[in-house]
Amino acid sequence: MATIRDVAKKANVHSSTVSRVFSGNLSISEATRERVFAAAKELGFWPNAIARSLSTQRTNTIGIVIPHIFEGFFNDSFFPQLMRGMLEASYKKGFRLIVGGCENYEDEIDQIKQIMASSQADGIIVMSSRLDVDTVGELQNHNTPFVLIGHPPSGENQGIAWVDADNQKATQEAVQYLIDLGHKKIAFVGGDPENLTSQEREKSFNTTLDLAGIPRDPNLVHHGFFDESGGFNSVARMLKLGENSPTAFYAANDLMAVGIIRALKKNNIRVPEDISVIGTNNAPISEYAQPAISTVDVPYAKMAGKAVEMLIEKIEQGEMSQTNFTLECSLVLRDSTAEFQN
Amino acid sequence: MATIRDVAKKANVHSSTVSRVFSGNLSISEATRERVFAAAKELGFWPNAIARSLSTQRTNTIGIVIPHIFEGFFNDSFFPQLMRGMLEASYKKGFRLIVGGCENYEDEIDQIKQIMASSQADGIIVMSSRLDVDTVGELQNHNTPFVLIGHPPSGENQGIAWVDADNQKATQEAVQYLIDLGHKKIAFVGGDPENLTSQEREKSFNTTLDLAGIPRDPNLVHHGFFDESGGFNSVARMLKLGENSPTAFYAANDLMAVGIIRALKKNNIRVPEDISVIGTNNAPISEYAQPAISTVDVPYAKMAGKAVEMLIEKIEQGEMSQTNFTLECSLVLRDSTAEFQN
DNA sequence: CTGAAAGCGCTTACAG
DNA sequence: CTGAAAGCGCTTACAG
Repeated sequence: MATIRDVAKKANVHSSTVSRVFSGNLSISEATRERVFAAAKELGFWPNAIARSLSTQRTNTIGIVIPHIFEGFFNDSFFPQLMRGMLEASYKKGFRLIVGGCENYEDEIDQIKQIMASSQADGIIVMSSRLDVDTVGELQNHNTPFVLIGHPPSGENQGIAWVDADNQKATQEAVQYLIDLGHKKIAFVGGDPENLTSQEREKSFNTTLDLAGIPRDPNLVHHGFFDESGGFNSVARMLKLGENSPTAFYAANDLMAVGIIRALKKNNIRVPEDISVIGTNNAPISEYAQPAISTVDVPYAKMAGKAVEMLIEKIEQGEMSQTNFTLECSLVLRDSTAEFQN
Repeated sequence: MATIRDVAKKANVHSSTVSRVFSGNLSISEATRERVFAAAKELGFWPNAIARSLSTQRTNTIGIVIPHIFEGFFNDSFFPQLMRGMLEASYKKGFRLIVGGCENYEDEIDQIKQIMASSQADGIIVMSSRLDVDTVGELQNHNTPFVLIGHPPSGENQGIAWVDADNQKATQEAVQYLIDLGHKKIAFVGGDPENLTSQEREKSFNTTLDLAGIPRDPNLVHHGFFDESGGFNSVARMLKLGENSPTAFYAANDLMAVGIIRALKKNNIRVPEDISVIGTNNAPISEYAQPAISTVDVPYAKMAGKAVEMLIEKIEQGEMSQTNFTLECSLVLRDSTAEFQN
């Protein structure tokens, strides 16, 4: 590849002049500029981004590490929409994404640190949903700014930047909706209990029951894998409860809701006539499932876009005008929920 | 951030020694190595990847530019699974992905060239499905190796590397399946007619009809947007055909199939009793739709993984042992197809 | 408006 | 096994 010096020689200027032309520096005479561009074109020259980065200490790149590589993670709307939001926002600002994989939670943190330490990105979006206070502290020891997507770890908020959905409110609305339909025995089907978002939702679930004066029943709480099997398995367990079995299910994602519905159908239980089911995420399948699933729309793309914008603000201005955002979810009512019939 | 020189000073060695330790160079005494690591740890040192890249002319990074940023593109299984395959394969080989967006086809090509010219990636995966021979030629003028995912442009194959699904065969099987069910009036609902994959499928569709001695009917060919509306609109048109209207639909993706089914239901036409529908991609919704949609499973993740492996082989060995691969699809039979009833 | 030079933080061929 | 030096391809403060 041609370098700045090759162009300089051909255009009869010093290499610093070529550099100035390509970095958009104004103090260049039109004549010189044209000569340089002509020479560059002839040689097929384009500035080497790596060399520029080394010199300017800026990569115009934002890092992320993908927490899971299994198929379902890319089929749920959660991750792809997050990705879309990040991509769109960074593209608009002239940034690119550098994305890495990982094998497990430990590795995820290692990879994040590595991207930070190796100066490959000007900032990082951290998607991990099970960060603890210590780990966040470690990340803060690096100079690389980062924004967390999801629930920040409890403990003192050490000035960590984050954007999250209002899971507390969303869960409350969903559960309250079931309560308003007359349901009292409501099952909570959550995912990984170490997942901070899951925890927040469960807490909100409990509080909503409390406020309605409905006693909590530990038998109606199930933690499973974030997919159809997770939902399916919860039903087997709950149906054994006899008269204490639930009349409504609240599921942590739509795939789990699909699993629940499937398991119920298998037991000749009708949805929503006999049992109501409400999901989370508003994934495409929730719309096409039979019955179409009532669910909570979580604005993942918007969250991710916001996180990127915050990060870029920090990178370019040195500071974020606001360090955290909570975005609203909305209840999407479809056909999987109905009034309780006794 | 600490540099190699800070570590050198603290460990009482020359910076080149520190460099050797961190690049895994063997000719370092155990004692020195330990001293260097200790000093590095104390200073929180990690090699600057940018500087290393400038020096070695290797970034251990693979570039891609995402052709579309609209929501549906991230909800279909096509793109997310492609992404998953690339991510998994590159992670395994110690590479990361650098991903950029674009606004339209022209911009897409520009962005690809820019990544190539600026040496930000050691190689690029090109996903564009409407590349022409000239554009490929331009890309080949750069030193950066690339692998095309999808159908290579027709014309002389100028040594371009690609991996594609066997769309010809997949379409043939799907259409032949409908023919075997007794259907003779089969509609082709394709996407963007400039999309090379679409073209290949349409060609195969026609050939299959020809071989079965079924006359082609141009009225039964529709090109629409790659989403529900695309499918939906095709039905409105085809139903006007009266006795020449189709008894079966072949759709270019599952979202279109869903749109077709929805439009048919709206017209009180039963699927599959009255009309059969077959989709493409085996997206999650195809499984959950009502009726569950018969479709063609295309191994996107595998294709993408293969492309990345080829690229890395080229980057590391200087050559690919094989420059193109065609992967098999498979017909997934579900409930949207049935025997033709007259 | 432009040139000459130092520097960004590494790697590596050359010596010893 | 280790050091000294040149080089990767840019940018930018300093002069003029």
